[in-house]
Amino acid sequence: MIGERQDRISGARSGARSMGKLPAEGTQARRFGKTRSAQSTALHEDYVELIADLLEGEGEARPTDIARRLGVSHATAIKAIARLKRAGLATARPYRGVFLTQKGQALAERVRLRHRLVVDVLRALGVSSEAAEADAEGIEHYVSEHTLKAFAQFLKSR
Amino acid sequence: MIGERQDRISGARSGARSMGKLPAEGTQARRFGKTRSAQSTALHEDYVELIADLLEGEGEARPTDIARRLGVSHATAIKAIARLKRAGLATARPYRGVFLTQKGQALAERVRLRHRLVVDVLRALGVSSEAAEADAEGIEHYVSEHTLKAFAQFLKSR
DNA sequence: CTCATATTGTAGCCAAGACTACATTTTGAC
DNA sequence: GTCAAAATGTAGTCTTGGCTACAATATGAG
Repeated sequence: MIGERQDRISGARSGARSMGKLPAEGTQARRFGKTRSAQSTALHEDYVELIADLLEGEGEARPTDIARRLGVSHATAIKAIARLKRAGLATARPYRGVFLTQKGQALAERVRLRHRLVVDVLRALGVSSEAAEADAEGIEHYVSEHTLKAFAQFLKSR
Repeated sequence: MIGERQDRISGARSGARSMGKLPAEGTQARRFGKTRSAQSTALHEDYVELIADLLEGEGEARPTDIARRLGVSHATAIKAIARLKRAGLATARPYRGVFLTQKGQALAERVRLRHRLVVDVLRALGVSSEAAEADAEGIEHYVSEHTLKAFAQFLKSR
């Protein structure tokens, strides 16, 4: 039973993700799809979070340190930083370190709160601090506002 | 205050991810890193999960249906299926649909259980079913075994 | 049995993320 | 003030995951 009916939809669904072209996201793509585009955001969030950490803790955020903390080569970090600049999240002058724009700082703040919330919830559920920290790093990028609110509520009332 | 001292560490950290070259993962790369390599796994899991769903519900899993459900072009789906084959998770004969290998079925089963567990926990925390389903799709790929156990425990004892 | 239509498949292009290798700047010791 | 070492930056290559456009194969009507 392979070839029988079909209900076109084909055409409709075109360009998405990358730049410009939005997903359209009106079809049957039930879940998924959102996750897709979120992927690229996750990296931005990781970098911004780390840069904020470094700026606060060390007073500066240098590509080499960023690379080391993220476990990637410095070249990779530098390219990522370039993307952050393009996204208007950070500024960086050659050999002068990386800084966050207002937008970047705002994102860092949001990410930080979210991270803490996720970790706290995991711990409240009985997950060890180490595992909570580790898992949160991956999970946090996919927690919606709605769920975040529920988390806060849960922590408050127990 | 950017240029002053420094405490090298540079070299050490090299090749990683793709194929072969393992991360080494011994340095300061605290969290992150794991998340990286997991990324590519997530897609495999999504496809396998969906293929299992289709096989069970429709009796067949055709590239076109897979593409539609995932909200991607059929070409993208076909390429992904090729990767699944390479990974030994699925088989597919031209114009004959896609099937899961034993390995693929095992993965599908694990993914399914995990998905359910994550959704149940989210709901238990007060997240609406819709949001729980949606968020779980992204979250589930980053929940470790340890955390999964904690989730099961939490659900049982409450 | 033919042929239009739908489904599959292939090819070519793109951006993101990573890497290695090599080039350029800075810094800090002399 | 020089100069080696460290930090930065640049170039080139790879894989993944997407897309569009075009080619090939099946199917189902008629």
